[in-house]
Amino acid sequence: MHGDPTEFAERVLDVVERIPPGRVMTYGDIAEFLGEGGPRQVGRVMALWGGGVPWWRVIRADGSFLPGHEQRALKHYRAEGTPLRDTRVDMRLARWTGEPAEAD
DNA sequence: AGCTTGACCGACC
DNA sequence: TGGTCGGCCAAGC
Repeated sequence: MHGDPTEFAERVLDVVERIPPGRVMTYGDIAEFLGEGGPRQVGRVMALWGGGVPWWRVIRADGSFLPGHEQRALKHYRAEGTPLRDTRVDMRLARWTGEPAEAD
């Protein structure tokens, strides 16, 4: 097959749209969830077509905000009640692997 | 075909 | 907390 990058991109964007408010996924988590590509491929998709999805819910594994969009991201986190830890997202609490809502 | 770049990741110090 | 390093995989030149 051709391997249209847009098909992979659509899958990535679909997953991102399913991330519940107040939760986040890492680039690597998304790649692992899809079972294809890698963190860098997911990153490429977000860089090119991430403007139409909740991009602030996709962050690096260390919980740091997207460089260059820190203010905008922080605004969303505060509005969604995303667990924060100083200048980062508290991955221990906010990380979402794609499983159905856990009974917290 | 070789080298560089990128919204990455984990290990290590 | 932060910097470096090697590994990672696709795209561009």
